[in-house]
Amino acid sequence: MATTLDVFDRKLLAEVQRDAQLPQNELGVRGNLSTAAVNRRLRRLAEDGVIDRYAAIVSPEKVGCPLTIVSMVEVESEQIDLLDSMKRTFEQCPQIQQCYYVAGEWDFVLILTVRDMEQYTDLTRQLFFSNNNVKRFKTLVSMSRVKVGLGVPVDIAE
Amino acid sequence: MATTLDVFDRKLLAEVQRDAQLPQNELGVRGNLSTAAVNRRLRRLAEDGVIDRYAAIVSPEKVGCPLTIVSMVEVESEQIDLLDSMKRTFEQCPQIQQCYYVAGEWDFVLILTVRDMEQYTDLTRQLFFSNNNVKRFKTLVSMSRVKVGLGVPVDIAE
DNA sequence: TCTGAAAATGGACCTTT
DNA sequence: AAAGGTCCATTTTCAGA
Repeated sequence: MATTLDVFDRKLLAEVQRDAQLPQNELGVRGNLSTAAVNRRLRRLAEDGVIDRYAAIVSPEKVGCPLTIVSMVEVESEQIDLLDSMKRTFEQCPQIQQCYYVAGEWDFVLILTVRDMEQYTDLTRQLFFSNNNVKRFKTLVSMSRVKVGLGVPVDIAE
Repeated sequence: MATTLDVFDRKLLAEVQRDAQLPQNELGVRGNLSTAAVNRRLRRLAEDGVIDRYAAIVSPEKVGCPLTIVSMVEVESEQIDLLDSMKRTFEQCPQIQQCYYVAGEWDFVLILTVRDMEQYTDLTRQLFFSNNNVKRFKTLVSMSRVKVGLGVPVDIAE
């Protein structure tokens, strides 16, 4: 599962999570490796799935999605096929950035990015009100995106 | 605020959010642009802050952080300096991937990625129990990361 | 839009542990 | 064998005509 990562790998991962555009020679300087070694390691990390993918992170405000919303959903039944169908619906909705199936007071936590409240209202109709398996949901409107990322801690210090 | 984006920009953003490693000539083919045009547009999108940054997305499981947790926090006082201090604490905690300051039943929503429950317990001590301004918090443990990303919808269809 | 220079990537090959 | 380093070919980026 957790591949063995040495200090060099961890350093690389830390850098490249922050800025994937750093050229391999610069990564080499920072991590005390030759460019070729950096190249090999990055390739291996990608092959092993440690690096899942590279992505451009776009500013929601700049593309007309200034509103971030957290929704929590409780379902009526946890029957597998009903859950799967909900998961698929959530996955496919472009406004849903993230969906977690959770244990506790709620069943799903969703992070959405939308144009405005009207669009969110529309989405609640499509996703929640028109779905018989949604028992109730709660909406938390984000006033400030204090920290947003997918960075995973890689503990440079062994 | 929302820069004007034409169909070409939107197409580029859609592609590059999914895979930032596509070479510009390939992006050109997909978006019906010359390589040079792709190059200029990507540069402009980055300069304008539409593309915030490029990042490698690392698999939490593969680096020993298999547990995703959603925490919700209610504060005692919303005094500005107390809030700011909390925000800074949350920002600096490497296990906190995301922090939203929200309106509604709770004040903060946090997404954490941790090694195990023990580490989470430790963090609750540091972040919540030892902070006088935390009135209460709730923990939702993720059983499945159904959808995880920071992708913003860019509506190819104008 | 095309052309070409500069930069970055990634393979070949040899060396070290 | 496994991983590092140097060197070189190929690919990609990116600016000027």
